[in-house]
Amino acid sequence: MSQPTVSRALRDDPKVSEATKQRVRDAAAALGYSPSAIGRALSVGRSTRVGLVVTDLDNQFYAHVIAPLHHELERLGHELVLITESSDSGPVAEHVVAHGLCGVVLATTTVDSILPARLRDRGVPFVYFNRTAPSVPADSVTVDPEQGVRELLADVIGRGHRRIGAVFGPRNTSTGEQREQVVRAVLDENGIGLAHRDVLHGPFDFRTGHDGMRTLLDRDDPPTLVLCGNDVVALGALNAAKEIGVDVPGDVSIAGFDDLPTSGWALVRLSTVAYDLAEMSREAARLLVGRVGNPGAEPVHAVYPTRYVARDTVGAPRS
Amino acid sequence: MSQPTVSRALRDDPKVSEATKQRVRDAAAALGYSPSAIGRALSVGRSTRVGLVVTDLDNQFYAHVIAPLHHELERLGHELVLITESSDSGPVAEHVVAHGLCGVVLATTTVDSILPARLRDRGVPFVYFNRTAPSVPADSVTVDPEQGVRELLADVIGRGHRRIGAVFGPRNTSTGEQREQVVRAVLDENGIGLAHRDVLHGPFDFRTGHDGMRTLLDRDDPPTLVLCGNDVVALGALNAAKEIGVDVPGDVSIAGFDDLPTSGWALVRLSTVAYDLAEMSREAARLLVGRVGNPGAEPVHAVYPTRYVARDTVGAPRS
DNA sequence: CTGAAAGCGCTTACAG
DNA sequence: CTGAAAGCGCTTACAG
Repeated sequence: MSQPTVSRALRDDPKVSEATKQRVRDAAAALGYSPSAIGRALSVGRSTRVGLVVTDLDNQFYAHVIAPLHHELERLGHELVLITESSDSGPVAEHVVAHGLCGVVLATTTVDSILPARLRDRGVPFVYFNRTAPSVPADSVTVDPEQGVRELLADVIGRGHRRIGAVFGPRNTSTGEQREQVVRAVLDENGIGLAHRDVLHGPFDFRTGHDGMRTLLDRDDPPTLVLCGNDVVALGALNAAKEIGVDVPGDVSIAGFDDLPTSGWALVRLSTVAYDLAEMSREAARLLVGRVGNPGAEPVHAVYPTRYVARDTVGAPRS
Repeated sequence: MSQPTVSRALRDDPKVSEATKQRVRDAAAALGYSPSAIGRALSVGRSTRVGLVVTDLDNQFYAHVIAPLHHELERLGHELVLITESSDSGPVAEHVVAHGLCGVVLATTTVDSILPARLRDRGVPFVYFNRTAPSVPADSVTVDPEQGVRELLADVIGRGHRRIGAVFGPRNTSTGEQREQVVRAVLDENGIGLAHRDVLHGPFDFRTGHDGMRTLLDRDDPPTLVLCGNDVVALGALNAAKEIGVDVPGDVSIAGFDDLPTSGWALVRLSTVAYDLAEMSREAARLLVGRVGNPGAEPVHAVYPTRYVARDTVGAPRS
């Protein structure tokens, strides 16, 4: 039995007879043999490993993308390797090709990142996840904030809030920018403006929300409601309010974006904009694996709808 | 310039002259060339990829081990790939060798798992993380619950609790067993027993704590304090109490184990047993990488101390 | 349907 | 200090 035959049999190549396939499989099982993925990778010129590029692995948000992403990749016969992007991002592209990853999902790309261009130049397939860098076209899976934000703001405005503050995400991310734009547009339609001093920006993390909330609440005349760039930020804001004894939503209302599991906790009950993050993660896996098999095709853009989930952190403003 | 010379130069082999090293490095930089890790892996017979084996990637606990583990592995020139262990665990060992991982950290091993034996038989280095399966010796990094539990129970008993309930972790994990034993031993020293009906068991997840708390609280005469197997369980318990309007610690006290960042939130303020989880994760990385380089050495067991962090979920029992 | 040959990109003795 | 040869475990034409 030659090596190529074994190889073909184990890959279920139709050119091998059923009889020998069976023999090979039996022998493999008996010997506990399974083909070396690395031998295969070297031979084929590409592995089945995909990288997830993030900046802060610590962030609760990513736990909720890693789990479904990993699961779907596994289903598709791929492995997940974690990559963190340092400020520079030069090394990342090289790292990816040096380690022979077959593709990567970009989950924390900034608008001005050079990583997408680097990957494109090196011919590494990738998909934008939750963010986009318009300069380099590629598959993407993102969220359309409009519907959810409209519903949220309808609730907010309906309850009488007029003095609205915000702790948005970073300015150099498509996600942060887009959410802010939609909020501004919808408020504008309702004749409500955001005072410059009531609008803060920062990374999508706990501290941003926490410190931002303190800043806003330290004022003599704080906003009656604070819109947060995402749930992790909102969680920071909520905790900051609690720390200084400010009642939510009695004294101030807070809203988030993402609807993480934590936001639904009885202890939290965050009013937020929801979408199907797990499904998005799976779609990213599918898109990427599809792309690897078909590099020439037009980029596809999967966009997920949002809806508002009213819980207990948005109430009427204190009159 | 021959291939071996380039190879040696890039690895900083002392047998290559500084002059050629420099030339090679310059050329590599100019060409954007970096050596293929997969070529190297095939040649050397081992990669620099280590696997983290867990059951539920969703669990908040693992987010806090993945981040430092990844970081330390990166520092040591290794990659992190995620592996989930299905019930069976047969495929895992094969997967690991098929994909040429140089080692794995086992973070959810049960006492009766066959995975350690499988890995040992196939010569794959591994380290037990936070759990241990005594049948197969290997490096381990674990926690010694005793000090923390003593401090916790001193507080609990000092406040007057006598009717104590518990939602411990799974019986088939060393971690769950050990914590339960220490609790029982210390209570015993104080002449306090755990009523059989007040002791529940289950996986270390939110639902276990949540449902366990409901069960305990549904009774006519519930315990005045509930000890939880870990923080995620305690978080479930805390939320269950909140859901049914039971005040913590007014009506019932709750304690955890792990001191996750969430437990310190103003919204949570969980009294819990703390230890250095991030450092443990880094140590696991170091141990494993060290083991790969020196398979013959005696197993080393890193044990981390615990201490009690009193916050707001343990109070006096209602009299 | 099966096998011999060549090659994927490295590294490791072995010469020189 | 440098290079030619062989091999790591696969796959892919190419014959038969």
